[in-house]
Amino acid sequence: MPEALPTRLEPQAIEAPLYRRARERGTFHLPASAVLEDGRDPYVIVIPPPNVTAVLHMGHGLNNTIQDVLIRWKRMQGRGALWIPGTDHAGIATQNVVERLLGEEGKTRFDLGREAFVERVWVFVGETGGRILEQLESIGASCDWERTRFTLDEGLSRAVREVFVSLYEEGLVYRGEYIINWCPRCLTALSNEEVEGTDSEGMLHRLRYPIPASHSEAARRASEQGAKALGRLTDGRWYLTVSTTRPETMLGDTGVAVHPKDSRYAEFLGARLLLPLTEREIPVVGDDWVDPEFGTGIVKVTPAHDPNDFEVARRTGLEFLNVMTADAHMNDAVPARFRGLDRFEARKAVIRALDDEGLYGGAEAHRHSVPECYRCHTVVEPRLSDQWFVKMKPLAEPALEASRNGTITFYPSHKTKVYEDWLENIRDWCISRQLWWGHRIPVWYCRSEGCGEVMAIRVDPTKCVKCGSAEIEQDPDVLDTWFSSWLWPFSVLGWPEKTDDLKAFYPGHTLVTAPEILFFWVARMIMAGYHFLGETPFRDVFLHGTVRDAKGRKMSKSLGNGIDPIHVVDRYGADALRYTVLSMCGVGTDIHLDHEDLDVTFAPGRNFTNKLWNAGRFTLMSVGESPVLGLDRVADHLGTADRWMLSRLSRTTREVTQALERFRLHEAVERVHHFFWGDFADWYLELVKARLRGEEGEESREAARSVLVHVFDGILRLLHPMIPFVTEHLWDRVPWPEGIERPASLLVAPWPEPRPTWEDGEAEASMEGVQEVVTAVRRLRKEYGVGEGDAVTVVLKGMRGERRASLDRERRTLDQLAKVSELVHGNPAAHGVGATAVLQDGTELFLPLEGLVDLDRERTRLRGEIDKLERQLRGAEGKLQNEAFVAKAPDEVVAKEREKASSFKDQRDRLREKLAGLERP
RNA sequence: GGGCGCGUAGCUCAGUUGGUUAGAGCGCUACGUUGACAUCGUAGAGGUCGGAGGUUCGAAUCCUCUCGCGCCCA
Repeated sequence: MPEALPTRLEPQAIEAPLYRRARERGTFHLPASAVLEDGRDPYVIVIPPPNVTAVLHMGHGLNNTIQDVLIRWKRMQGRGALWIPGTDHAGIATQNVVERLLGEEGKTRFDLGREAFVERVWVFVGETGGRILEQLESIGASCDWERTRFTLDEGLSRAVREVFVSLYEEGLVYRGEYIINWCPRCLTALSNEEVEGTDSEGMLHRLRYPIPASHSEAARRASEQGAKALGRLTDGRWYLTVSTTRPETMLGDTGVAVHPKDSRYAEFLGARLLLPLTEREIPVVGDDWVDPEFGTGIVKVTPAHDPNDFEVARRTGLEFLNVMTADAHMNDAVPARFRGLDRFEARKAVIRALDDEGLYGGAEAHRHSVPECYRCHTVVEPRLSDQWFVKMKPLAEPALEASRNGTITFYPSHKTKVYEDWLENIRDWCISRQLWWGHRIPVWYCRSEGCGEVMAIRVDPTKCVKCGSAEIEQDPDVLDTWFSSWLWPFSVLGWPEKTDDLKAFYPGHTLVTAPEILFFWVARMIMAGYHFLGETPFRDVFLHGTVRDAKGRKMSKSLGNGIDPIHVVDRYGADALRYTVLSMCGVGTDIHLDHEDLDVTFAPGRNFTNKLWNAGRFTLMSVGESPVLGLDRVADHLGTADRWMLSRLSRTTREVTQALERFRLHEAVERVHHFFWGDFADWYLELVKARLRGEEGEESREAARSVLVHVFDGILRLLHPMIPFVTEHLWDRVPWPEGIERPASLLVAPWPEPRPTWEDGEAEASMEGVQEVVTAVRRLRKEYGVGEGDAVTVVLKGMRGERRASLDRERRTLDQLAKVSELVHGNPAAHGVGATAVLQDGTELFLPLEGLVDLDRERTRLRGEIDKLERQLRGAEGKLQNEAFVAKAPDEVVAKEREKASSFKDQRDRLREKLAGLERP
């Protein structure tokens, strides 16, 4: 052994150098030629590009660990595994950050002007952007760093522009004046997806609009018919009641609507009301949208400040009156006393003013959803505004079909419905943002008198294409960041150029992301993939859970309940971090991590990696440096334990591979864990110790060395995708059997295949028999406090046949693992006082323990055992006495139940007998 | 209001198409420092699978209702 391994794993010492080595060797890089010329079968993942201003958090830790597991696994399977990293420019978020920095200098972006501001953002991004990608290296992400992309790169910007212009040419991008979601703080439009509804306790206010004298009689009749919306003011006038959660918008009302077939209000259709607080008259209109059953059946209509009212107004011809400024203050269209008031101030003022005139009908508590900006959580204001949109329906169709016909599979599968529902009810996408940081909309307007040409164009124009005027002006707005992200799976490959990369690596295979961005990103990528390349960008979509704290709260900066992955890596290593999150990564479940006790939180990973380390140390030390024989050369000398180990390895390999194929990562982890720790470390290593010391002959020693090396190699390969560092460090030191070519590194070592010829039911049964006896002996030894070093005799009564023979062959094993110095088949009665256990097959296992056994205690213990067996026996017999069960259940199930019943009965009878013996005076 | 998911050991979760003596990790108890590992070993305690009905020979698993949590969409 060149260097002694320390008894404790020191991840800090091994991880960074191994990562650097892999990068230097170019293991993570894959050129297009590997596919196009060498014929490698590609496997491609594009990273969900983190925000350029972001730092690594546990959500990224989880997301990228999963991707890395898949990539490393496929790489070992021989696929052309490519994982493309990059970042996105995050328009609003990044602009917000830089504006905040400017604010600290007492400046606004308007002080700098557009160009200087954007330059300032670039400087900021140059300093901090991409830091998160460097952080990803510390958790072992095996991305192809030569392909790192940024959504504002030249090539990707060209893709954005191409897409905008071609959709415009197809009529799928259009501009128009509609109600959009407006963030009064960010001062930009938002898409529907960028608005979060937050449930809150609000008030539903009742406002009274006086009815003109001409309709008093109609009001009276309606009131007598039970129309509760109508009432009389103290001065005798009739009024009608409308309800709203936003009273300030009444200043922008241009009408009142009822259902046209609502007989209560039929006579009011066409009437004109004087809108309180203003000098304006507004009409009563009829529209189907109004639900006569809801509330009073009369609604106020504010076309410029509510999406439904907007539609009503379009149908009924009501006017549009905008009463707010961009930052949500009341504008000049409202009476002077409200002008300049913030919307929430205006709300109070309007209520007060109405109340003064007796026109406020009170309010009631009302739970409703208040829309908030997903970036800054300011209440979003619906606003009538000129914006650019994408017509989504035609794009959605192939994306919907891809899910329905199974081209795309979602994990967990129930997300399929969420995806399809969204596409079925798709709404147009508002893509313009009133920001400076992002892809500028490639549209120029001709300002020349009487021309008005609108040019969406691939190359910057210098004059109007229609009239030739140089008085042209580019649209000031930029595009939604997602308008570049949705192209990510092919823009990173050079599209719209027809590149080799595109030919080699599109379409990709798996997308791993959080369910929160299913609509934002995943669905739109699929649409773009179909529309621009005619193919889905990936086949499998794995939506993992959210990382939460111990109380189930989302981790967030503001709550201070986050865990810094870098800190975790520093303390416990990337492997421990990865193992821990993977072991909790059930499909469709969130991950709970306690930020207040990292030692406990990451104990599973830390313990496991250290265990592997030590098992590796032992294996390496025991095997030593002399040449190891290939398995085929020791085939004749394999013992039961060897054959059992190889059998278990084969089965485990199959199970792990199947689990990975189904994205059941926690299951894959659990399987290897169980095999490595429960079978290999707990049993096999103990079993081979004596053999490795040569105590059972040279041939046995060589067989053990071969099996040890082979199985440990298998374990390292199975674990490598999950815990890449410790496995590689150990693998580098594993001696290699002569005549067998050693792979260049564990990273590219072939993924293990199940070996059916190794699967050996006989060896497994035999080992289980040994394990049962060992455990039973250990239990009795503990029970009666036999000293750890003290040998015992074991008397077995009633064991025969193959079981007896195979156990007899393993006498040495019993001695090694349970200090059994003598194994006797015979009658316990001849061995004096002792303790008894019964094996599953009814064999009585007796430990003569003269002087140690307390007979009272033994009797109590036996009674307990008997009770337990009685219960089990009753259960089994109950089934068997049920004729329907015997008649209808499959034969094998019945047979099994019979076996169980007889086993329980045997065991019970033995113990009863024993107890009776002890109770005799 | 519509849709989805979850409720299994003290905690976090497994449990595939209904048939297991219902599992794992952490925590807990007892014992243990004989050269892989105390970030460990050995043994153990701990669950009538949220509740009520139903289907079935058989239900943690399927159906209905119900209670409690969470998420998404309006």
